[in-house]
Amino acid sequence: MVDFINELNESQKRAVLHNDSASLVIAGAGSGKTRVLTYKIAWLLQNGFPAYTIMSLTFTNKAAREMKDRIGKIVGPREASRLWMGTFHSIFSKILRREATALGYSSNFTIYDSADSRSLIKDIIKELKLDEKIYKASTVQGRISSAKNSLVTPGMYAANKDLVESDMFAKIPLVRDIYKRYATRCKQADAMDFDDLLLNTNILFRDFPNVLEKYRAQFRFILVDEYQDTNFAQHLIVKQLSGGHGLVCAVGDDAQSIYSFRGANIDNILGFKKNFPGCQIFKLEQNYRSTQNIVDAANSLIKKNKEQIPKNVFSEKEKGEKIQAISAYSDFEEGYLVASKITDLRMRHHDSYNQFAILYRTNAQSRIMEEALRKRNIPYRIYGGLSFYQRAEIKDVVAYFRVIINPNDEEAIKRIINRPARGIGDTTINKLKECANLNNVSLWSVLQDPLRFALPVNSGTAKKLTGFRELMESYIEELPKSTAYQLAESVIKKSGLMTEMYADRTPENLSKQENIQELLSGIHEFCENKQEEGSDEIGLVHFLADISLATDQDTGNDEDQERVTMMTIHAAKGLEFNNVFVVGLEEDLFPSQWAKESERSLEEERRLFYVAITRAGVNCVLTFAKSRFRNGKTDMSSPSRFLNDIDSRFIDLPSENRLVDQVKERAQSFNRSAFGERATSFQSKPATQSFNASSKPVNPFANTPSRPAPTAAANTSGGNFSTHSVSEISDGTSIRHERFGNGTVLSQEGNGDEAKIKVQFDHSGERTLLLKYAKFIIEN
DNA sequence: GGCCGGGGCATTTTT
DNA sequence: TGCCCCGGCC
Repeated sequence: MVDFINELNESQKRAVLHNDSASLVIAGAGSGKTRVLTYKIAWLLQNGFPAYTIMSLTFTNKAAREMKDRIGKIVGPREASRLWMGTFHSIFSKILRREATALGYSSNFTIYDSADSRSLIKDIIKELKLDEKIYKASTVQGRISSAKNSLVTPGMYAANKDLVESDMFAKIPLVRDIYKRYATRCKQADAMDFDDLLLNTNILFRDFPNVLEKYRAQFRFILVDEYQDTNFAQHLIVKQLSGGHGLVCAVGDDAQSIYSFRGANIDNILGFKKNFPGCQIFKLEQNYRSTQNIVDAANSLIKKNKEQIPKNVFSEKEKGEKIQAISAYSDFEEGYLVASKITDLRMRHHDSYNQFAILYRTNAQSRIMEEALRKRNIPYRIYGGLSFYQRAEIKDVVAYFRVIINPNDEEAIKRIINRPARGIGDTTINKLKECANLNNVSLWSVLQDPLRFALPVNSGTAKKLTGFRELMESYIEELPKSTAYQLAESVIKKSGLMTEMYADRTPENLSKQENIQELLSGIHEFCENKQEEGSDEIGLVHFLADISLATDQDTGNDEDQERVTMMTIHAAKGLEFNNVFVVGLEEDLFPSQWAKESERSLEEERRLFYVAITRAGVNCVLTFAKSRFRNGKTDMSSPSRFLNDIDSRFIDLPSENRLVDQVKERAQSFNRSAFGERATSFQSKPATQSFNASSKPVNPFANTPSRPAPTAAANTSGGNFSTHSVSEISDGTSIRHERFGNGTVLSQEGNGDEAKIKVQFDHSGERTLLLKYAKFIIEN
């Protein structure tokens, strides 16, 4: 057993070892929170809590995966894989699939993503003949979402005076009707949206005490990370589930609560003690990440907020440099200054580009930074924007998958019924929808028997609809017989999507082909992984369940290339860099113009700034521009009030004099038009592959390093990865696996088709492979 | 039924 | 400015 306990400081140790009542661990920025969580789980595992009795809830899938890996290193990956670790949504979707029938869903229910729900809401607004300018789908979606997050069902919504009044006031009194209809339609489609996963879990636990009892008995210890960003629905789930024993460990930092705009409630952490009797509070206050100056600066900033849990975050690292605030004449110059500063700091400290981050409040700010870095040949990677699964061509294919698994999935049918074009246009689709609504059945039911539901279409259209139905039915028939990969291939080929994509070689089509190839190779990998692990869950159902919630922030592990990171501050939560640039510190941008309505939202902006600063280990640079091009016009802006919130002992603000000098000095050479021209000519050049993060396909699947598509691999890698028999291998044999890299065989078990080997990989941990499928090279 | 162009509109986002 | 959506036209 690893003596990991002694790697902890005193307060970390206390937090890890307290396990006989609820606890709240207030973890200051950079205080080793993940280490505490990891070791606590390892400790529990080694002290009488079997893995399947521990539930550990994280904020993102990526966080769950990383923590599982770390725990696997201590207790072994097999043990770690039995933990119930994941996001609220993924863990409870698993439970809901098991218990679906109790709630009137099937276990293969679809999960609607936010685009699906918005599109459905839009449909409903149209159906109700409401003015779409007044009833904006996104606004209505937001209201419904926050209702669900507060566990308000449609019935409760209509009966709630405050909500109804607030809707009246906002001149959208019929939200309650939309909500009601939305819920009915989701149910009919056998679909849950993201919020439903939490709402329905609560309903399940409320209405089926025996089910609640079952899970209470199973989960004897519950850990929740990032508690400051949980909403009411999540909080109540934790409370319900831990009702029997109260062994909950919540970890978080109220100073880093930045997601209230999507329902997170900071009161969950502020009032935690009240909700969990006997709760012990632990504070992790030593920051191991940043210099004293950065920690002090951040502390002085957050002190301006009223509501918070008192704590004293400190650093014992070197004193460090002051935070530097830089004034720029324009947003263009801001970019230039940041780029110069990066070059400059890199020369002085020999830091890798990976140790640099540019953080901004809004994604729109990334473009100008991008241009500036490109001019200086500084490699970068932009996070955010369209994720792999949001690309149209991927959504199309996935929509086919969804219909195959759940033909009642209305949103998916709407998406693919005429893609590729089969002559089924809006008119027909509207007739279909009307007919389905009239009869209270799904679109698919109407498609199956148009005559019975008296669908008013002519024979030509009827024929086209039948064609579509038969296509889908043929896939449904294939479903039980095929692996996800086989079926996916068949979908892409037989549906005509492929033909359409290869019709001509426009750049758009080429990129689509690339993405589809990437999807296919991801599915292939999914199947191979499962097979090698000896699992037979390789059907499309399993693949779809796997990806429905993996919307992916985890863009592959290609850390191989050094790049500057560019992302929003929200996306930077939990990360750290030696050098951090926070750009656009201007009134109405940061703090955002929307945040000024209430003290509460202004405090959240301040916490956001706190998160930004505390990402920095050594150097923190803040920039602001006097003029900025925004929403199609140039606006003058004044420096952010937040700059004055930092104690002047810890920050170098540009003096007015220097500011004037700067303006004079650079005004001619860096005025907008000069930059504008050069920027244009630059853009017309094709983007260099290595600098263009977004054009490089990344494998969004699985936890394994990405690799070329299977077809390509066969051609380029020489094809010498192959399967091997038991006789070729003994303990200690060195192998090189197609995906996991180099490793050593630890042991063997089983015979024939069941023969497996356990391998310790240098970079991929310990894995069990099924010899029948595993492809590798024997090295000695 | 599909394509093009003009008008309106611009946070943060993971699930 | 750039994207999205709708309406008009082919």
